[in-house]
Amino acid sequence: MHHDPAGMAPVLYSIAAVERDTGLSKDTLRVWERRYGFPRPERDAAGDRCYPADQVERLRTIRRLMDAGHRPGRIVGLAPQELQNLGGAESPPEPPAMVPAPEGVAEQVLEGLRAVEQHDMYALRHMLGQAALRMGLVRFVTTLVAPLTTAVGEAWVQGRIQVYEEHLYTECMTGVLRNAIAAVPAPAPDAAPRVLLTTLPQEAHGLGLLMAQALLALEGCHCLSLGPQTPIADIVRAVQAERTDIVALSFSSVMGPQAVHAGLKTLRAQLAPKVQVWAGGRGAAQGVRGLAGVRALPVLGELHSEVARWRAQHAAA
Amino acid sequence: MHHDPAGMAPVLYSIAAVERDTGLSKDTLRVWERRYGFPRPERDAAGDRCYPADQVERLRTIRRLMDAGHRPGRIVGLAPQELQNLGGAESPPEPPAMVPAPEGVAEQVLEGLRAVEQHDMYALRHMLGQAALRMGLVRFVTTLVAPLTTAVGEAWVQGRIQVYEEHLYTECMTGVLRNAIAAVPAPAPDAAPRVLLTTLPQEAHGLGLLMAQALLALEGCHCLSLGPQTPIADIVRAVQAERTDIVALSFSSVMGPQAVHAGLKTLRAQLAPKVQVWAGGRGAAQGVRGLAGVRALPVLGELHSEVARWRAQHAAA
DNA sequence: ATCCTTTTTTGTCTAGGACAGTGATAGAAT
DNA sequence: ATTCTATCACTGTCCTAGACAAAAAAGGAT
Repeated sequence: MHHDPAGMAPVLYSIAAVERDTGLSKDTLRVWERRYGFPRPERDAAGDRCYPADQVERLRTIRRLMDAGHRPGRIVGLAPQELQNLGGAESPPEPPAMVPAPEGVAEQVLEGLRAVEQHDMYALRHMLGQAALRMGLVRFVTTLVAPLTTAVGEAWVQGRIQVYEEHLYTECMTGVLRNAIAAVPAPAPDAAPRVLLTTLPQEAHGLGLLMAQALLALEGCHCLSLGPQTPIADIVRAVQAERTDIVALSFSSVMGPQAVHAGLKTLRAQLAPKVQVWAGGRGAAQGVRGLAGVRALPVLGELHSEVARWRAQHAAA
Repeated sequence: MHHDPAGMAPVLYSIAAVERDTGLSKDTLRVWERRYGFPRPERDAAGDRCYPADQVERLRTIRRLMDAGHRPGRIVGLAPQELQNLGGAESPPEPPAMVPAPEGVAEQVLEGLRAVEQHDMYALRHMLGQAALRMGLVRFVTTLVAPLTTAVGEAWVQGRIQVYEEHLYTECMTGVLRNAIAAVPAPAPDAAPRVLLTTLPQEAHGLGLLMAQALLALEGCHCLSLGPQTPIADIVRAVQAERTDIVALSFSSVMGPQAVHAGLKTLRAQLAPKVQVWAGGRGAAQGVRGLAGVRALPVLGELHSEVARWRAQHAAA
């Protein structure tokens, strides 16, 4: 497979390419080089940094470990092998407050995870389709899809699955969820509340959005999804134009807490007070701390009661 | 709407926030300020740039006009009103080589565009559903979806529709296409060719991918979509693991020709020669010029003959 | 253990300078 | 007039090296 006949020029990456592929900013890359002595890129004729593929690979590993809670100062200088050892070993810092899985759902999560690890998307799709029918959409989403997505994310952090396998999973699940959503009967034209779903520009992950949309649609809400990555100013415009009652945002753990906080604060400041802002996903709880007027919904199951609460509050009208 | 009682602190954006919301890099923002005197942000206590909302808005307008072909030096210094005038006026530089629309399809494109402009997604969805049934999937995709998507993109460039309206359109069309794809019967397990679909990390637009997938699925190909934005190294891994015959990539016009060229070159170099690389979308034709081993498919309709050609070549085995 | 204070760690920001690739423009040749 | 080509302006990205604030860790007191 490694068709790299000796003498072939090794693939080199510009600093911009490395930024894209690792998610580490150019500034960070330069400052690490200065402080920790890694990465140590070559230079081209113009004096620009050129990163060999293996250093990029190592950077991605480091990035993974950081997402798992490690700190840069301790791991950036480490040799590849030491990084390897660190990988599976320690640091599941938070056994997520998982929804109590009713029956043998935990096994199905494992089964799904196994299918992903063997990139057997047919099996996965089949299993999901069956489960959705048997469990009903609400329980399917809350007790199977959400934990499975979390599990896949963790498996990636631990290096047990490849990026492309996660992409395959996302793609497969997206199809299943969209199918399910399409099957939910359309709400009455004047249904309330009117909910706008999207993510901030830095958050590309869209599965959380679809899960929320499925549940909200089942609650009879008027769902309006913008898909992922809408600039804040445009969220505001959409809310005004569509007379939305609630803005629901999804945050995975890749978006840092401070970025979440800053984004939510800016958004909150530009919306009319009567418009509610709901933040869901792993990254949400940390980010909303100390933010008035934003409700954190770390668990999907709370959507039900939250919608009920909204309706109770607005029943007068 | 403008609930900004006098005396309330105006919303200010950090340079990172402006980068997010405008797509202009920090470097570019600083260099414009130095060279053209705009933007002219305030400074906070630490000396960091603080952009008022109106300057951010003006930057986004400038960004739009640049995508329409204007050059920064000529428009960055202009007053907001002058920018306004420039908007609708000139510069449709390229009437795209559109697929000859058979009957009254052009009217349907206009109808769809009108629905988007009025953000009437129910009407759009309804119209699309009808059209898909009546025209058949192949003609639906090639003569309606593709031109409509192009038209929506152009309307955005001209400032005739908001970003959030484009998001709504994308979301709606994604649903329709995914539905259609789900309805295509699954191919035989050993169907050939095996096609992997994705976009490079810089290309977030995923509609082109879905269009291609719909057509390829109809051709009986074995489709494997990774969704958008897969790092090159992971594309390579996926191809090897799945024994893929063809990699199909989609490029919108937002990705510059040089970026397309560089990305394709890197990818091509890492794949076995027998694996074909197909590049589709508006941005593709320019990018593949002078690149051996990459086939440009600027028009979706060519997919059919291209698959036939592949099968003819590989009929021996 | 819990809470408060100090110290490290870490990412982002700043300032100008340099440069290469693209596009415009002017002059020459057809 | 048109086409070709050489020159020049334009423009985005990268460079260095220093400063600083927010977050995390460590130390100390209750």
